[in-house]
Amino acid sequence: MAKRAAAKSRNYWLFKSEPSAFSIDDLAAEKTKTTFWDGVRNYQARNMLRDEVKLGDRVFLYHSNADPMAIVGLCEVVREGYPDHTAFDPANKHYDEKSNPENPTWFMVDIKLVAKFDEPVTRDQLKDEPQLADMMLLRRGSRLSIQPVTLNEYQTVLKMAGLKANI
DNA sequence: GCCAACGTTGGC
DNA sequence: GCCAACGTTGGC
Repeated sequence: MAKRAAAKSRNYWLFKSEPSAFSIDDLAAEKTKTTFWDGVRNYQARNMLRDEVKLGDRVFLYHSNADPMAIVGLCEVVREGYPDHTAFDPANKHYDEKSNPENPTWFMVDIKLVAKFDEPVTRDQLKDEPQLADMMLLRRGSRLSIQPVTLNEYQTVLKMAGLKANI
């Protein structure tokens, strides 16, 4: 009688961006509240975008090199990994001659804004929260721009943002 | 502005 | 394959 079909497990991530390059307000201004997450040029991050970030996964948006540095909102993955075409365009800032459409090096996903936090959850707040002691974002020297987030970290941050933990 | 921590590059 | 030099990230 037990249901054997395991519920598809959703995964949780954190994407970093410098708001001067792309901010949550830029995303909110998009008509569809959707953007492709281009420009990731790190192999470890690439592997996650290509292989692990799945439709329906939740994504925190984090503003680095910002005032304040903070998690500023929540997004949902609406398209899974596909080639990052900005790598093919010599005029693009993220152009990479090693990548081409026949054999792409770099990948991206599409994310859609679910909620911009009324109040950003600042880095200082994150550091003060014992539940987040092991969070990758807070480890010194952690420069990965795509990071996995645990379920507990996800729920803790949502709570800090004043949102229900099951959104 | 400083600098630690990384990742990448290239000489050997 | 090693490793020094260099460039970048990103918090402080």
